[in-house]
Amino acid sequence: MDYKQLVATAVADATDGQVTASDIYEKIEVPKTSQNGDLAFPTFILAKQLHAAPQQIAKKLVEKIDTTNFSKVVVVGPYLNFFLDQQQVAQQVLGEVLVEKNHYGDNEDGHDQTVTIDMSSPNIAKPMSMGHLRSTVIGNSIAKLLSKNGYRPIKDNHLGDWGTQFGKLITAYLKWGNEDDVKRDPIHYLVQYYIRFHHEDEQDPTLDEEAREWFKKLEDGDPEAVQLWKWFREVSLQAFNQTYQKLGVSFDTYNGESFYNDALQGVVDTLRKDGLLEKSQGASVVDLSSDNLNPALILKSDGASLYITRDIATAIYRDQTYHPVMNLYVVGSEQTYYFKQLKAVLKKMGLKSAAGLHHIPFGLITVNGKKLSTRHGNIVLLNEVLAESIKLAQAQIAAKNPDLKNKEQVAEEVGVGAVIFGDLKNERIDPIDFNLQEQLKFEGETGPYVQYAHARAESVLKKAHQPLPTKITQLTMTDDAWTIIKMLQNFPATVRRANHEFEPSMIAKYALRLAKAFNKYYAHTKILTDDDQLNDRLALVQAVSLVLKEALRLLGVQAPDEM
RNA sequence: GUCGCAGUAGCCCAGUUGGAUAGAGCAACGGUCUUCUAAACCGUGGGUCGAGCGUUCGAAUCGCUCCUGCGACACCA
Repeated sequence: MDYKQLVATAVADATDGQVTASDIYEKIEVPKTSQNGDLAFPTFILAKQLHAAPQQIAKKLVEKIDTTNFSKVVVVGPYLNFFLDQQQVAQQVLGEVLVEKNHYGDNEDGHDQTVTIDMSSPNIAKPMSMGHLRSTVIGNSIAKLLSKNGYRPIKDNHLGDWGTQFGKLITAYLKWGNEDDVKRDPIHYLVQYYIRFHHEDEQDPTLDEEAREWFKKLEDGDPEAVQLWKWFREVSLQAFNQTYQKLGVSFDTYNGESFYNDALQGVVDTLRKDGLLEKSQGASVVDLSSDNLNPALILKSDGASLYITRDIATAIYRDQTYHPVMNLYVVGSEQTYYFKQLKAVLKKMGLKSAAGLHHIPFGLITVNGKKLSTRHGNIVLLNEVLAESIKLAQAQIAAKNPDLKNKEQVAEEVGVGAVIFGDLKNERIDPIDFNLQEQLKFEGETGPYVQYAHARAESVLKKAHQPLPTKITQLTMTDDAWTIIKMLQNFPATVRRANHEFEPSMIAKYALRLAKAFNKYYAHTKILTDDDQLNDRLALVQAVSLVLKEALRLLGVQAPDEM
């Protein structure tokens, strides 16, 4: 039920058709305090048209308004404040949630159309940092939002598994490496070699020469080079998958950069054939002045391909394989300009899905205001942060709920949930200066806070020893309960908006507000009292539990029944 | 230098399409567990919404100028 529409129609009717309902609909707002009603219409916009002062208009309209759908309509200055029929709304909303359960808020906006998501994309032989966390959990949440909105997401982990750095890595491994070490802790040791390489090549320029040769061999299919590369890739992927498993994230494909090696020449040929490629300072570029952008560099002056060449091949592959309506890239905001160029080139090439290419940027992660860099050893390891968080969750459980079953599993769900939620609760674009203590908070506006509210709700439902209700009769309406009802009613709209804006933080904010409203209700209302209202209170609790769990699911966060 | 993003309480952030008295959390202080999990709840203090001008009946929100921070600006990804 669209209550805004109800108000808009009522107001439009009261103007005797002088104003259309759709004009009014857009201006209806939700008052900041519930004392001013559930929905309000400011009459300012009618002042010119009706040649009267807003206050006068409000007074006049309120006399003519049909109030059958509302409990009351009152005038406060220039505002028309509408109070909804609380029982009617409660019955409708709770009924809907309890019947639809975790499908409450689903819609068919996407019409089963496919959306590809370029996300996570760690580099082989390098550890996953907090930067990868961002791309991974934001992409994962967007995929879930897309599904809920009727799309078919394809999560593509565009691994950084090709490039000159593998020449360096092979060189370093052959010089200083040890097979057993790499087997024991692949990422750790491979990174050591890499860092050492960059340390020593400052003194010894022949190292770079050697690295270039090894990469050339790799490109030419030299068996030793290829075998090492494959091995690095495999052990790295195994290590990544352990982390992904912890995060509860999976992918539909892992088509890394190397996957497109064979397609690069075709990209260049096509660009040339279309007359898009031109020489500039020895390099081959696509002129983008018609898009008000700098030229896109496709081939270096030595003829080598660049990142964009690969990305064009990738976009074409996705276009032909999946026919996506949208092609999303969850990549840091520092690449915004680059993606404008990529999109412009693809448009010039006439790629169908180019119009649906969207860069979904997120803010840079820094530590003490400095950029992270594997090379300089300035890095926050994702695995370490997760481990710390889980450890803290274990300690909390030991202190607060020592008899809990599945302690280990719950600790992991809470610890990991805190990290994921902590990343998703703020707007994507906000830069984050990483602070471990800040990250490891379980109180206030955090993931565990929402999980805790859900666990409390589940605990009450369990102790009720009753079949779960599917509707209500006459819920005793307190301010706390009414706030919850309105919030539940809002969930489907929030799901739509979050998807439309590619903004998981809207779901996180919603979950926090609902959890807060529930905790308040829980503190003030005794739920398990055996009276004729018990069923209705349980219905409310059940609805809250369902929606909290669903909101957390959309963020990729678990909701344990006990914690 | 050019372009982009940002600036709201001591800290970290909300603030729908411009609307009524700018809100949470953390930190500080003070209350609430023999009763559904205190990872909670209730209360107190704390603001020239970076600065200025403009548009508007009305601006944290829109426009312009300036200040500050971060990022991107062809042979990295």
